[in-house]
Amino acid sequence: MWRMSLENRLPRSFYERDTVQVAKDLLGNLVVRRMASSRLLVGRIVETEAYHGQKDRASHAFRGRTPRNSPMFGPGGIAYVYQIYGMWNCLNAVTMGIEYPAAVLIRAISQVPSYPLLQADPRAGSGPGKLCRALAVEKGMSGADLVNGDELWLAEGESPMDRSLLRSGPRIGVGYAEEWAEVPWRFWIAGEPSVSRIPGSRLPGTTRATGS
DNA sequence: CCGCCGATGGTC
DNA sequence: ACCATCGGCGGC
Repeated sequence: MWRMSLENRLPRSFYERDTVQVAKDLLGNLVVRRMASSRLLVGRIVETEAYHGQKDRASHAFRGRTPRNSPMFGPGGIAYVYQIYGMWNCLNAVTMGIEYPAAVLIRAISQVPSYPLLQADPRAGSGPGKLCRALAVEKGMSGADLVNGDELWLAEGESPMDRSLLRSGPRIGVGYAEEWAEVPWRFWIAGEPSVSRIPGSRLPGTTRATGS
């Protein structure tokens, strides 16, 4: 008999695969944050984006390795956390193997009963900046190991998600990336309220992504 | 409801 | 100078 355990961690082999596949497969799984007080904050992943390889113009790794993006060149299964616009952190899970720069941005989480987020607001977690605030994900966690760490990890969600609810579309906020701005590397679960709303379109050019 | 704009600071 | 963002505010 299977029961949900927040210690049922995603293994290294989960991350060391094609980033687009990992981005799809992360949907429905859990982000777990253990505070110094031992309090657990948990969110269910409902939206992701893939950033894959040195040729991806939208990726922070496009211009090569820098101090900030160096975790993207590390092994799969570590965190890459960066600050943007002076006030928000964004959480990524690094994918692929060492020296191959790639990661999945976690863009939205939904709340999990009995593990409340730091904000009571039902829209906490609706966006990459807000979910880091709601889970107290700090820049200092960049590079931390999600497979063996004790502050932040990803765990298997309860029951496999319904693949017919998987959707895909272009990534958000990467208009500078020329042809890479259009690849449908954003993935989400249809009907989840905390998924990003796209500026400028009512029912955008989204497609049903092909299942795993 | 939609779109614009300013906040705010690290990174290159 | 440029952002893998967000919320408030003003126009329709």
